[in-house]
Amino acid sequence: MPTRRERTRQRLYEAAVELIAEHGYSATTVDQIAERAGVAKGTVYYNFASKAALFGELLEYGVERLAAALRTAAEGRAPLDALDAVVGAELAFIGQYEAFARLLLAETWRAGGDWQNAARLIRERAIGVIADVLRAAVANGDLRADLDVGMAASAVFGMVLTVALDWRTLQPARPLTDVHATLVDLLRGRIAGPAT
Amino acid sequence: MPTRRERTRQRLYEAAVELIAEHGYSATTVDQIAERAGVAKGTVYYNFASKAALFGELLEYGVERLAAALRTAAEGRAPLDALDAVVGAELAFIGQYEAFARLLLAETWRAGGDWQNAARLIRERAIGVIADVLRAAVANGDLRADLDVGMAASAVFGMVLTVALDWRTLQPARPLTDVHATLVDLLRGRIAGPAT
Amino acid sequence: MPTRRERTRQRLYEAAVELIAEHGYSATTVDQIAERAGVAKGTVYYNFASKAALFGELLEYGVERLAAALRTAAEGRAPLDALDAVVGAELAFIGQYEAFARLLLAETWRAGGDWQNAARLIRERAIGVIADVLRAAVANGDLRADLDVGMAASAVFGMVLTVALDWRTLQPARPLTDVHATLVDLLRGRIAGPAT
Amino acid sequence: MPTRRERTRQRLYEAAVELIAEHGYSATTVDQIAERAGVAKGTVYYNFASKAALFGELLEYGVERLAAALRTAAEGRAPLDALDAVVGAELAFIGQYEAFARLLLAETWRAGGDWQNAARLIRERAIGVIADVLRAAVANGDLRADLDVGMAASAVFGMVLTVALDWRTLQPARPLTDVHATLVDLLRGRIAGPAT
DNA sequence: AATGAATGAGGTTTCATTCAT
DNA sequence: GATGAATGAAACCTCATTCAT
Repeated sequence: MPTRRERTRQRLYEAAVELIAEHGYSATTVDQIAERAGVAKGTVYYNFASKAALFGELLEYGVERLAAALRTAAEGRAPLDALDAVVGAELAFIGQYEAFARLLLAETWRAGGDWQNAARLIRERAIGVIADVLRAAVANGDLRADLDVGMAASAVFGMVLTVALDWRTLQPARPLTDVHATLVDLLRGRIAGPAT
Repeated sequence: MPTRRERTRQRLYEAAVELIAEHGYSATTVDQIAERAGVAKGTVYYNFASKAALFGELLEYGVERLAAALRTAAEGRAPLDALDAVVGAELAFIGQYEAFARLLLAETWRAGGDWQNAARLIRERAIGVIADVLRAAVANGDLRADLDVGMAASAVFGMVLTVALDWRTLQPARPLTDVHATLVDLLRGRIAGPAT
Repeated sequence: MPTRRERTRQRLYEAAVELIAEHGYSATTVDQIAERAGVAKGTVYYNFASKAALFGELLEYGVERLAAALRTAAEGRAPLDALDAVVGAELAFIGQYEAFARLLLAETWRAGGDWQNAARLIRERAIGVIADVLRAAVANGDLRADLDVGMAASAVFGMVLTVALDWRTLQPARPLTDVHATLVDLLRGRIAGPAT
Repeated sequence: MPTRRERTRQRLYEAAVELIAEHGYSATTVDQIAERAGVAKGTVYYNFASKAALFGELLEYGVERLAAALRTAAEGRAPLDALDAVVGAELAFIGQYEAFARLLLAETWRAGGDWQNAARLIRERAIGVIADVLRAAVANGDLRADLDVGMAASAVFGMVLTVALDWRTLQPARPLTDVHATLVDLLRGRIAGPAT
C-alpha cells in the first residue's frame, strides 16, 4: 500500500508528463503542474528538489519502463519474431503512454540540449534493445551480414515512433494490430507489388 | 538586390533557427536571437510582431523549402526512383539545414500544442509529397494495391528524419551517399540475409 | 482581523492611488507601486492580475466609498439641507482622499478611453446621488419645476471637485467649513450684492 | 499662405490633441501621432524637438486661444453680462475644441505633476479672466463685497467644464444655448422654486 | 523637408524558488 | 506532510529618439 507521499509523487508525475507533452518543458510551469495534480505549489518542492529534478526523474523512469517493455518483448524469441515483437511493444507503449512518447520526441532530439544526457540514455537503452535484436538476426543469417545495425535500429525506432504518433492523432480508433501489421510489412520488405 | 529590411529579417531567421533548434522555442530568448543576429533587441520587434510570429513565419518558410526540395526531387522520375530521390532530397535538406530539422522534430510533434497548425502543415506538405510518390508507385503496380499509403509515407518521413539526425550527431563525417544507400535498402526490403 | 493577503492588497491600493494621482496611470510604474507599498514587484502580480486590473478595482472601490459617503450625508434631511450636506460630504471626502479625487479627474474624463466604464460608473453613482437630492427638492417645491436635474447635478459635482482641488493646492490651511460656506452660498444664489 | 512646414505642424497638432484627449499624454505614442497625421515618424522629430515639446507647445497654444476667447467675450460688457458671455465663450470653445478641453482636464489637475506649470498657466490665464469679471462685478456692487473671488472663479470654470463635457458625451445634439441658459440660471441663483 | 530602419533603456509580466505557518 | 504568500531575476515587449538616406 503506497504511502501518502508516494501517492502525491505519482500524481505529480502524471500531471507533469501530460503538461510537458503538450507544451514542452520550458513552457510548462510549476503552477500548472501543481494545479493539475490538485496540490499546492509548495508541495511540488516538498517532493522534488526542483522542476529540473522532477523532469529528470520522469525521463529516467519512463525510459526505463520503455526499455524494459522492449527487452521483455524480445526475450526468448527467434530474431525476426523478436523484431516484430519489439515493434509491437513500442507501439503498445506509445498507445498507453502517449504523453511520454511525445515528450521524448519533443525534448530530446535537440542539438546542444540541456537534456542531452537523457537523449543518449534513450538511444543507448531503447534503440540499444532494437540493435541487439538486429545483431542477433544478422548472426542468425536472417539479415545480411553487412547491415549497418546501428543505423537500422535508429530507423526502426524513428519509423515506429512517427507512425505511432500520427496514428494516435489522426486515427486513434484504428486497432493496434492493424498498425502493427503495416509496420511489420514495411520492415520485412513485403510491400513490393505483384512480380512483373 | 535585397533591401536593408530584407537582409535584417534573413539574419534574424537564421539566428532564430539555430537557437531554437538547440534550446527549444520557450528556452530561447529574444535577447539571444538579437545578439546572434548582431542587431539590437528592438530590431527584432521592428521586424516581427512578436517572438511567436517570428517562429511562425520561420516554420512556414522552412516547410515550404523542404516541400519544394522533395517535390523537385520527385519530378519526372519513375515511381520507385522518385522514392529514392525523395529520400535523398530529405537527407540532403537535413544535412544542409540540420537546425531546422531538429526544430521540426522538437516543436511540432506535440499533443495539444500551440503549433498544431504548423504540424498539420508539415504533414500535409512534406509528407504529402512522399504519399504522392507512393500512390504513383501503387498505381504503377510497383507496390501492392492495399498498401496504407498515408501510414507508409509517415513511416518513411520519420525514419529518414531520425536516421539523419543520428547521422549528424554520431557520425557526421560519414558521406551522405552511404546513409542514403542504407535507407534505400531498408525501404526496398533488401535487408534479408542469404536465402536459407 | 484581516488576513495577510488582505493587508498586502490594502497597502497596494494606497500606494497606487497616491502615485497615479500624481503622475497618472500610464506614467506610474509597477515598480514604483511595489516600492511605495514596501513589497517586491512580484507581489503586485500575486495579488492583482495586471496593472490595469489593479487600477480597475481601485476605481470601483473608491467610487463606492464616495457614493456611500454622499448617500449617508443626504439621508433623513430636508432636500435643501441634504444638498448642503452632500456638498459638505464631497468636500470632506476630497479633503481626506485627495489623491483619489485627482485620479478621478485625471483619468476618467477622457473621450474614448480605456476607463469609460469607470467614468460611467462615477456619473451614475456619485452624480446620481446629487441628482436624487435635486429631484427631491424639485418635488418639494424648493427648486423650480423645469430645472434640468441631470445637468445641475453634473454642475454641482464638477464645481465642488474643482474648488476642492484648488483649495487643497492653493490654500490647504483654510478650514473646510469656510470653503463649504462659500460653495453653499454660490449654490443658493446668495452671492448677489445689496439690492439696488 | 502657409508653408509646407506650417501645414505639417498643424496636422501634427491636431493629431496629437485628439489622441492625447482620448488616451492621455503617456499612453499616446509618437507612432500613433505620426500615423494619424499621415507622416513618417521621423517627421515628428523634424518638426518638434521632442514629444514633451510638442505637448508643451500644444498646451500653450490652446490655453492662449481659450484665454483670448474668454477675454474677448468679456470686453466692453457690464459685469454680470460679461459673466454670462464668458460662460458662453467657454462653452463654445469646448464645443469646438472638445478634445483640447478633455486634455486640459485629464493632464493638468495632477498633484505633483510634470505639467504643473501648465496647470498654473491655466489658472492664471483662463480662470484669471473669470476672476477679473467677478471682481468688476463686486466693484460695481452687483455681487456682495465679501465674495471669495478666486474660489468663485474656480467654481465657475470647473462647473462649466464638467457640464460641457457631459453635454458633449451624453446629449451632443442639444443646442448650446440651452446648456448656456441652464448654467446662467444656476450662476444667477435663479433656480429657487416659487416663494413659499 | 521628409523618411523609416534601427536602437536600447525601461516598462509589464512570468515563474522557479523560498519560507513562515 | 502540506500550504500559499512572497520574492526577484529574467523574460517579452514598447517606444522616444537617432541617423543614414
